[in-house]
Amino acid sequence: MEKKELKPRLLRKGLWKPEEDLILKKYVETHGEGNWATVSQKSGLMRGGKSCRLRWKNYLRPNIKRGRMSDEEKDLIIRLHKLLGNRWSLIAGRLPGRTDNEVKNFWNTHLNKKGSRAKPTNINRNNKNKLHQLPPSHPIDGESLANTSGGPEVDGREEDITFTSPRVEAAKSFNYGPKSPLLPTNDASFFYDDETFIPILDSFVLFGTYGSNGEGP
DNA sequence: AAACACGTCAACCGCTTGCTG
DNA sequence: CCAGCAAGCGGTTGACGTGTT
Repeated sequence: MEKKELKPRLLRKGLWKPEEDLILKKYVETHGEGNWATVSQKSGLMRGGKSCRLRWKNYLRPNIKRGRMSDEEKDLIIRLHKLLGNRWSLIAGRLPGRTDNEVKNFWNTHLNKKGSRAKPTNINRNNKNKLHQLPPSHPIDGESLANTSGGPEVDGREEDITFTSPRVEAAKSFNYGPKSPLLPTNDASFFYDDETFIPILDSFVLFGTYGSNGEGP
């Protein structure tokens, strides 16, 4: 598949330059998302389609929220990870403005080290100890769970976020948007019983993933 | 001030999934 | 039904920044 992109053309790798960002952004604005494989030809970018897609999705897309995770986001990630495991895209889909890559990185750097690892994966990196050896037992440290009530509302950052991703739209149409029990609400009583939710969420997630509005098979 | 260790995060890679002809 | 392709996903890598000695 994408092996085609590896054909011995002079595809650039590594960090994106601002001018490359600009080109990609303009390209997507005029042509829309999709057809990533042809982006390099059409835009003149010496980047693979995969690279372009990732760059757009993670950084150039509108409504991307950068910066530190709020306590609520952190808490939500912990909880969702407990329920969903390493399904970063699903988790990110419930954090408006956050990308799966960001959530994944955040988990691996900030949360993972605290002693949480729902599914111990092959973390035998022999060089640096980036992934920390963790007791597989309890994925969540009690401290984070304790402050579930949400506290003050994410300093108003949520308000200008618009849901534009197809997945989020699908989720919304499935009544799965900000009113979802998995997302904090305005009343500071955001709380649910994880265990109770697991079976529900499982089918929920499946449904949401495949879509209930014609998105699925 | 320099060298080293560690943490963070952007980007790549390989695999899987879904769509189309 | 099957093959080929595009897109998506999660794991991993490596560059860079920052802290420590």
